[in-house]
Amino acid sequence: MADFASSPSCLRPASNPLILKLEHGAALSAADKVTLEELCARTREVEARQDLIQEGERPEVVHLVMSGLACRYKVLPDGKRQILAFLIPGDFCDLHVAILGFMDHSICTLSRCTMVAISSESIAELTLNHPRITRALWWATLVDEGILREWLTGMGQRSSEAQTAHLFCELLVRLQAVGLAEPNSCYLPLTQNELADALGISPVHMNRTLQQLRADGLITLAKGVLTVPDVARLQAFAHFNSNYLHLLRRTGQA
Amino acid sequence: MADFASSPSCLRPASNPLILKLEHGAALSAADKVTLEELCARTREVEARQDLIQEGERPEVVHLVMSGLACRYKVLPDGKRQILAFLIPGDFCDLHVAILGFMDHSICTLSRCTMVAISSESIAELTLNHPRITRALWWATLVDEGILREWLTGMGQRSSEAQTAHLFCELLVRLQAVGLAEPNSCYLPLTQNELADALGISPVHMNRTLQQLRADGLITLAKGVLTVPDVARLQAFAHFNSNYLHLLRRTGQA
DNA sequence: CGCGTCCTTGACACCAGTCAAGCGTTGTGG
DNA sequence: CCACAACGCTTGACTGGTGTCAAGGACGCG
Repeated sequence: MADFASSPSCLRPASNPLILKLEHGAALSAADKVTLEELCARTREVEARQDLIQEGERPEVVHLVMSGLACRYKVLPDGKRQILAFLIPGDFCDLHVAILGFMDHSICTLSRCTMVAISSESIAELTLNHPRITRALWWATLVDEGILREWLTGMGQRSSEAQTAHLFCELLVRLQAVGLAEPNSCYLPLTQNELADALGISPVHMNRTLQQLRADGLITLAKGVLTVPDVARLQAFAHFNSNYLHLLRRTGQA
Repeated sequence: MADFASSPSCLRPASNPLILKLEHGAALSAADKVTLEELCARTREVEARQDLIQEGERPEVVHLVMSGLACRYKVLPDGKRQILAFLIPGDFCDLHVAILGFMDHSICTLSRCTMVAISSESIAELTLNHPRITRALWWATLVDEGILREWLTGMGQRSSEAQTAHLFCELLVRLQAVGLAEPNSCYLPLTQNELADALGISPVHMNRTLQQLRADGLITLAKGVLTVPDVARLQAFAHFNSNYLHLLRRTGQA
């Protein structure tokens, strides 16, 4: 833990995760990369479990995750929470408010995060003068939509084991795409409660599902580290196919 | 049923549903509307239960629903189907393939449909020369994403009754937004099997859920017509809030 | 009239939620 | 240095919601 701040295993990227991510969606020029790099210059640290934006707000800036883990979520009147997405380094929190006006869900950090706030004017300038970047942002939005469709499919049709395995496959590939995962492990600081809220099952059932996956030798998850001894086997078990992530340059198998 | 072909109750709009829909997302000029109208000139009829596009394909044209009902869906290796979205008149089927390249899900008609095929070049021309239309298309894409988040929330956290009621509230508002629903009823040619595949429950349970809603006097659903005696009561029961549909000019309450 | 499709119903099993208790680890303060 | 609290993980017992199987009924269509 000596190099905590620089270790990829702690979701703190060595190079700019936004650029790494967008390069999976579009060809960027050297100038584009400089532009993006400048955009991410001013960072801010946020503690774990802090709300960044709440449902109904009209943020004037667009938030971007540079390190750490955050999530989208909704809370129902009865207090139940549904986690709608995990946001990893390189992910935008609220790019859509530029068009939609207000947030229809909330965002909070799950671990300590480094965030960048980008002004609406900067975004407007990008869309005017940087067509390749604009296209890459479009791509990122559409991939988010694809992930939502896959989550919906999992929640509706997969067993809790398969759904959980599928989520781990997805996170492993996404983290690898921004240089934040080893071939068969990644840092994943999620409580079983948070996982349960993402998968739409109870915490107790989440616990039992994880035990089943462990017993089958498919994963280990302890102290915030997910390890997958045999990635191909986990992917086969979950019927995972990374197509829906639409990565140009593939990082994982399947 | 004499005026079947022209009746709004059969999901056959009197005026252009695409324009009606997009006007909820952006201010369009008269010229914009002419442009959109011309885009929708050449229509094609498709029978019910026909696949329009299948997962993995790379369509060269973009499909748009002008009348009838279609859906997005995925099929798992074991044959289970998850319906990911209901497509009503004014909805695009595959606007995203222009950026993503291939479909990560399939589209099929649920009723007889009138479709428009728009060439990629036309879309490219729009994005170059018609900024207001481009912005409206962006808006439509982001609303689709918002709907997915709401469905995910319903599937994860709501009871089957509330989830079903919520879906009916949503469809009623969306159909009203394109002039295809009365204040408290709409044409909805869905089998219980299809509803079950959308909500992620078994057909038998879908049947019992509908009976419960009927017994509570919240809805009637028979012969392809959904009737909601008291819309406010159904919305209250489902905790429905139409914010996530991001309609500028509101059509329904709540 | 007969067939297919869809809706409905009952019986039954079981997966998954709830409640509740206990355990381990971490961090804090006396 | 130890006691204690807080938190997250684990476990058992029990209940109930939900899936499955199977049969029957209603309706439309050829």
